[in-house]
Amino acid sequence: MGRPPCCDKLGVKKGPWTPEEDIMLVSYVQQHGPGNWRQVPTNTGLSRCSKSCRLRWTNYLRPGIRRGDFTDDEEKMIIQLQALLGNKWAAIASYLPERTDNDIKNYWNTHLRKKLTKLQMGSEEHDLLHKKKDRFMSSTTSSSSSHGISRGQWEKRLQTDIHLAKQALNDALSLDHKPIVVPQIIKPSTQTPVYPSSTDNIAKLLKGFMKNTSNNHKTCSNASTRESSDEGNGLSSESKPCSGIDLSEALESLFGFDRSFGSPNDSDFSQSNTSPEGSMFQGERKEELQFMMFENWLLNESDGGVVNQGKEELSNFSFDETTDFFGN
DNA sequence: AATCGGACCAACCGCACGACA
DNA sequence: TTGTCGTGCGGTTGGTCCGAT
Repeated sequence: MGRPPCCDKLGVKKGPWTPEEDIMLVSYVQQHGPGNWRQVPTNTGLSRCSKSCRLRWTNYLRPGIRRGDFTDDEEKMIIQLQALLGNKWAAIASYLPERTDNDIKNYWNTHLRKKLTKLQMGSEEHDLLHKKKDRFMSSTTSSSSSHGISRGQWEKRLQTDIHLAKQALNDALSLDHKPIVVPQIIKPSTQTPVYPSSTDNIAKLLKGFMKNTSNNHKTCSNASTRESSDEGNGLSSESKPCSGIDLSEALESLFGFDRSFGSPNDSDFSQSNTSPEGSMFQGERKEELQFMMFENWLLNESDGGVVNQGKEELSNFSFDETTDFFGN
């Protein structure tokens, strides 16, 4: 047996992705859709392992990904779900369609685990206090009851725990009536794919690319990573062409603005904005208009995207239906 | 200003599994 | 039935950032 490596180890680039590589990958996925990752390195010319390409796409470039700080609601959900499901990050991520499993996993490992440990320490101290008190009480009354719990009691406690967990999850899911995708109903990974990159991701990608190409004779390292996670919505007024490369050229080469969005053959894009505005770009406001159009296109996509579809379906979903899921 | 150590996170690694020939 | 391929998943690593000293 022994599977061959997904690609030759020799000549495969590792480490952080450059904006150029991101753009190559995004434009390829836009044309062909995600999948058949083995062909991606050869077809794109990327010196990357197919697996690396897939990971980069799913964890970073994929549309609909939200990056940055987790909200309190998300945090609560993760905690509850982790308590219920364990380290099933993919399962947990399916409840938070805007987050990747990797993100959730990292957030858990870096923030929540510590937080919970602290809390647990606090409650353990509290318990310890109670136990000391109980021990004192039992020593003064009976001697048999302090040795653990009987099987019946354990089962009863387990049932209570399950009930509490269910209740907790229910609470978490109904936080602010925020609709949540339930995996039994919605499988984000199997949604009809749409391949415009997310507003944030591509904008930042381009931004990073512009910045880097402007200093491309200095260094071009991790521009797309940290920067992107710390900034808000990417398409800011900062996104102006840098010296050395014309933004419109980049957009045109990436998305074919002057032709229209997507080729006629590309059904994934046929639903996108194919307005004739593309040909209206003229003169000094061309770039600005392109950006606006680009932004609208992306926003429109995300409006009808996976997340909202999930929300809509979930709004028709009663949490009581999950009783089987929990084995009741 | 330099150094150090912890925090953070993108990316990698290896295993598992389903689909398919 | 078996082997291969494509992909998903969870754990881990390594690079970068940033605050403390």
